[in-house]
Amino acid sequence: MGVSDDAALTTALRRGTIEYCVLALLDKRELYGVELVQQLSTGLGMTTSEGTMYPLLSRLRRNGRIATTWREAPAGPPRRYYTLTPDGEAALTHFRTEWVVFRSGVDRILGTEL
Amino acid sequence: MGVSDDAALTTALRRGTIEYCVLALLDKRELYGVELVQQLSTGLGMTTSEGTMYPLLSRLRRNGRIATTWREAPAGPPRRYYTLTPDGEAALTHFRTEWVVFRSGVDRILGTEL
DNA sequence: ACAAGGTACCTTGCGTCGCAAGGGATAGGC
DNA sequence: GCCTATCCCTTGCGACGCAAGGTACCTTGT
Repeated sequence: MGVSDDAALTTALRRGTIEYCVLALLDKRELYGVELVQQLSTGLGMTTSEGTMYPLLSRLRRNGRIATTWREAPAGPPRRYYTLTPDGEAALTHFRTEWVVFRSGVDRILGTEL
Repeated sequence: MGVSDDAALTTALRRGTIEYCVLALLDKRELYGVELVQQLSTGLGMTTSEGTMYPLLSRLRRNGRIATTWREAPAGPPRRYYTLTPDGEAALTHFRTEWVVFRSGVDRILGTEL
């Protein structure tokens, strides 16, 4: 990997945040896997792949933060839709405050506040 | 590890940012290893340990982003001081813009903007 | 009816990096 | 000569994002 590699740089940044971005998206409405990948990509800067998303969704399900239901699709194979559990909502709320603290700290150190 | 673990949560967040926080601190004045750990801890939310710092400093040195000089200490063993190289300054500048973009994206998804 | 293509789900193996734990070397106080 | 403090560094582990590859389902074209 080169010394200056934008992809790797943002990949490192995504660590620990993708998880909660997924929860935040599911807080608005239920979504299925491919849809989550698309929304994060076009949503800005959180471009990711299915190889990231599905293991992540499995973890969230295992931790009881999301629940799933299979639904027929208008066309194509069935889809597994995800929704937030109460635990998931609590985790999201908790993370929002953690994020703001962290962001402020980094901004102060980097001098990127404002 | 529990489902809600603040330490692990912020550990994940630190990934990819500690590196540039170190560069930002060295942009102000030269520092040695233990000093960097202390400043990051009291600087806010970026608490870390020597087990993180020294491998990190080795990487930065290997990548040509920082340079080092040994200095005698007023008391105790000698200290290895670090300074930014031109490459390090460029990397820091580049990261600041990456960070602002990333931060804005997360803020928009989480609804923590403002 | 069958092939081809598209959609959606999931798994395997790898690399990176923060961390806890442990180790060693130097200097000063007693 | 010890004991403590300071400072540097290494080893082993675990977590996770990702590329690559694989399977199953549905539709469409011929």
